[in-house]
Amino acid sequence: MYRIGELAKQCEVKADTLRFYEKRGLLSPSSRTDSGYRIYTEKDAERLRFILRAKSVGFTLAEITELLSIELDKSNWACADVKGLVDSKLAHVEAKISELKYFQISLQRLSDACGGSSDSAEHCSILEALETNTENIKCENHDHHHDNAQYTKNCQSKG
Amino acid sequence: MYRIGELAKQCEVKADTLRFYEKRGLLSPSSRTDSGYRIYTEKDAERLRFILRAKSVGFTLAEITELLSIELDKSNWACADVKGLVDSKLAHVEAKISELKYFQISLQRLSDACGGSSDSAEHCSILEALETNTENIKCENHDHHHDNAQYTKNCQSKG
DNA sequence: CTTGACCTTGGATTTAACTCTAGGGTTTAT
DNA sequence: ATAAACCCTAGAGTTAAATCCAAGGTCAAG
Repeated sequence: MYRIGELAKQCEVKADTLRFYEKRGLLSPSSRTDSGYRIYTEKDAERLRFILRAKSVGFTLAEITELLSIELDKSNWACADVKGLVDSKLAHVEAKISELKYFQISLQRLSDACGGSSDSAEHCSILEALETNTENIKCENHDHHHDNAQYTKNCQSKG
Repeated sequence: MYRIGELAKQCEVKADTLRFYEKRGLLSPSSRTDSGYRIYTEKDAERLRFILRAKSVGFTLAEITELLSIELDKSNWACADVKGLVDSKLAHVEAKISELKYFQISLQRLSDACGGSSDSAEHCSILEALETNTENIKCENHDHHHDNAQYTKNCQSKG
C-alpha cells in the first residue's frame, strides 16, 4: 500500500503523472483513505511498471490503453477478439525489434571501427556504417580495455 | 533528385515535416533551384529514412540529432569521443530490445493461450500473462505449424 | 496547537513534434 | 496565357504527455 508520493518516487515519476494517468484511465488507485488520499496496491504498482516499460519502447498512452484494455474488459472478450488485437500488437513489437537490431548492428560496427585506435575516423558515421555494408571499415582495433592516455590522438579525416 | 513534395510522398511524411526537420538541423536539401525550390538527393532521402527509422523505435529528434552529429562533425571527433557516444547509444538500443522481447514473449504467450477459440478468455490479459510466469497457461498448444481447425478448444482458466 | 511535509482539485502552462494558414511566387498542361 | 498543382516564408495552432500553480485539507512531530 503506497500513497501517491511513495509510488511516484519508487517508479521515478512525478505524482502529477500518476494523477494524469488516472484522468486518462490508465491507472486508478485501488482505494482512497477517508480523507481522500489515493492508496495504491502492489498490483497497481505492477500495472504502472508495465505502463512505463511500454512507454520506454515507444508505445503511446493510447496504445498502452488498448493493450491494457484486454484485461479490463476481460469477461466481454472472446478469445478470437483478443487474438486479433494481440497479434497485431505482436507484429508491431516484432517490427520494432527488427528496426532496433538494424541500429544495433550499425552502432556495433561503428563502435568496433572506432574500437580504441587513435587513427582516422573516416567511417565514423552511422550512415556510412550502414552504407559500408561489411568489411572495409577503417580504425579497427578490437582492443576493448584501453586507458585514456592512448586517446590523445585524433580522428583525422580524409580532408 | 526530388522536390520536397516528391520526397515527402515517397517517405510518407508531410512536406511541412521536411521543412520542420530542416529548421531543426536534421536534414537539409543538398541544393535549391534558382527559384528557391528545395532539391533533395538520394543521399538526403537515405538520411531521411534513417531519421524515420530512429523515430519509429522511440528516439527523440534530439537524440537523432546526436546520432547524426557523429557524421556531421566527422573531422572534429576523436575516435574515443565517437566510441563513447556510440557505446552509450548502443546500450540504449540494447535495453530497448530487451524491453521489447519482454513484450514479445508476453504477447506471444497471450496469443498462444487464445489461439483461436471463441470461448472465455480469463487468462487473456497482458498482466496475467506476465504474472503467470511460465507453464500454468491453459490451452497451450505449442504446435507452431497448426491449422485453424485445431484451435477450437477453449481457453479455460483456473476458475 | 502549530509547523512542515504531504495530500486534494481544477485549471493554466510547457515541451516536442508536428500541422496549418496566409499571402505570395513557379511550373506545367491545355 | 491561364488554371491547377506545385513551391516559398513567417508565424499561428494543435496534440500528446506531462508539469506546474493556487488555494486549501490532512497528519505526524515537537
